[in-house]
Amino acid sequence: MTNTVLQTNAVLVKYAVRYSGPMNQSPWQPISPEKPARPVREPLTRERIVDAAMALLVEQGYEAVSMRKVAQALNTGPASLYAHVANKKELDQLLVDRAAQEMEFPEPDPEHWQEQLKDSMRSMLKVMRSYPGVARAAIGQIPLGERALESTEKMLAILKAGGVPDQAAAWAVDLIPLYVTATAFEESVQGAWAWTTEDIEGFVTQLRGFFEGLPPEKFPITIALATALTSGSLGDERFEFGIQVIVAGLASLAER
Amino acid sequence: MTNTVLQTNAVLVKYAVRYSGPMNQSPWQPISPEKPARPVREPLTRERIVDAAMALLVEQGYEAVSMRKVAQALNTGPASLYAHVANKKELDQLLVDRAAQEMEFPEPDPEHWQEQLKDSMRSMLKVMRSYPGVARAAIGQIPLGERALESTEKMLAILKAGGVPDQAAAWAVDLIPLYVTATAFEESVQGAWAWTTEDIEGFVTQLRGFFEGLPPEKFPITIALATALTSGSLGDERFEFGIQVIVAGLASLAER
DNA sequence: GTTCGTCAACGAACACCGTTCCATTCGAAA
DNA sequence: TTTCGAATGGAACGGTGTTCGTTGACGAAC
Repeated sequence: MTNTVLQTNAVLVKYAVRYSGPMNQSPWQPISPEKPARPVREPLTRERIVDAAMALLVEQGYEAVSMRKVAQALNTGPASLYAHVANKKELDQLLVDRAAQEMEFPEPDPEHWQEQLKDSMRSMLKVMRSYPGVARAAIGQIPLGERALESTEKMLAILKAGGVPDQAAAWAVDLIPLYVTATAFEESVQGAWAWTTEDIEGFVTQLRGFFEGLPPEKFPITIALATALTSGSLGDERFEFGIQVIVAGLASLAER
Repeated sequence: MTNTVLQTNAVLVKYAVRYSGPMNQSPWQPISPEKPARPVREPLTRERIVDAAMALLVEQGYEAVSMRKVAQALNTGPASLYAHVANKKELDQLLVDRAAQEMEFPEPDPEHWQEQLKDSMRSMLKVMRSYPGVARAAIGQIPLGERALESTEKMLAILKAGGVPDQAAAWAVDLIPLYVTATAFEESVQGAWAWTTEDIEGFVTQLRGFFEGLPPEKFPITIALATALTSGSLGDERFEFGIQVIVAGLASLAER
């Protein structure tokens, strides 16, 4: 307030630095009077931040989603994000919730609750695959976003329709996302989301070779099952097995 | 080779910097000829590195296990570790394998294979809990360390004794560690391993309150099951439910 | 006994990360 | 038109994993 001159100087210096070209001239040269013609860009919103983060997630995986890179994608600095998002963890939750929005859950039908549950899990995996890295953000966090809660509600409805006891149903809606998320995470780890079919086949072949080359006296069963251990990595067989086991296990607890 | 003088100068500067006291004297002062009397300490080994990392893991959780801190604990710099360990990820794998060493798997008994499988999973969780953070290191990596492979071999033996078909057994030894690791990871996230009983109770109470306060027209079942949804977080009930479901599911596939 | 080559050790630096401080700027209410 | 609170974003803080290049101890060769 009192030191207008100093403030003005500070501004001048700022502009000088901003406009110093590659020749690195003295900052005390006359400053171009043109203001930077401030780009009238739309204001930052939580929505736009999640959009940018999601784009980054899809294109480059979870590791690339940093506050800095999101800010950069929005032509701003990292500090600006904190006015709309509490921290990185909250941003992760928002990403998860946006993905949850796209998951589909059938209306409960007591006759077909097991297949409905499987379809739900397939839909969850499908969405998580289409946003590689979202599993990494989801793992180890209780899903409390609105969309995620709706998913919970719908799965509970299916389980109750199937006669699964309340307590079992409650724990099941913990177990089910845990399994799907862990599966998706396993796939997304180390950029596996960008692998081609050939990459996977090569990896599987190499892994099988590793198993088969183990010392036979110590690992007889592992060697014998080398093919079985490495199969099903390509398609969904492995995942289908998991949901089969879980749904059958839940069915054994159902009251009818 | 050709510029001996320059090299010597570089050395002098280095020493000058090294020995410049808090007064920050000129670097061109005469250099103390005393050598630092290099402490004759035992050489760095992979073993010692894993020891130090494990200690850090137990005392302060996974987040504290950084190359810097491990190096510091060994009175050296981070670069020294890279002569013995390829990178952080490999160190993580070594930690996982050391933990796997302590897991116990019963000798296969066809009569009690289901309970044996459950005991195996309980042992896995117990070990992962005693090394908080090891789950974080284990998740999303195929366990190829020697000890981890032995665990796989033993679980395969139990499953085969129970009459589980080969392919199912092979996938089961993927599913089982996935579930146990994910459970342990959920617990270890955000330092939950250091929570007191009161902390957990407080958190559960708060979470239940959150569920109960949801809009009743949108989340009727979630509200009705608020208590069930938040129970079992204290002891092992939740985990026991999971292994019950999985083992029952596997049993439904067994051939006898 | 002296020189030389090798290689583990490690200080310093690089390029990142999440987060915070605070000067500046802007838009809407007064 | 003035004022004032909210939004903005540059700079910095204290971390992270990793790499580079110098150092110095030690064993082998002369």
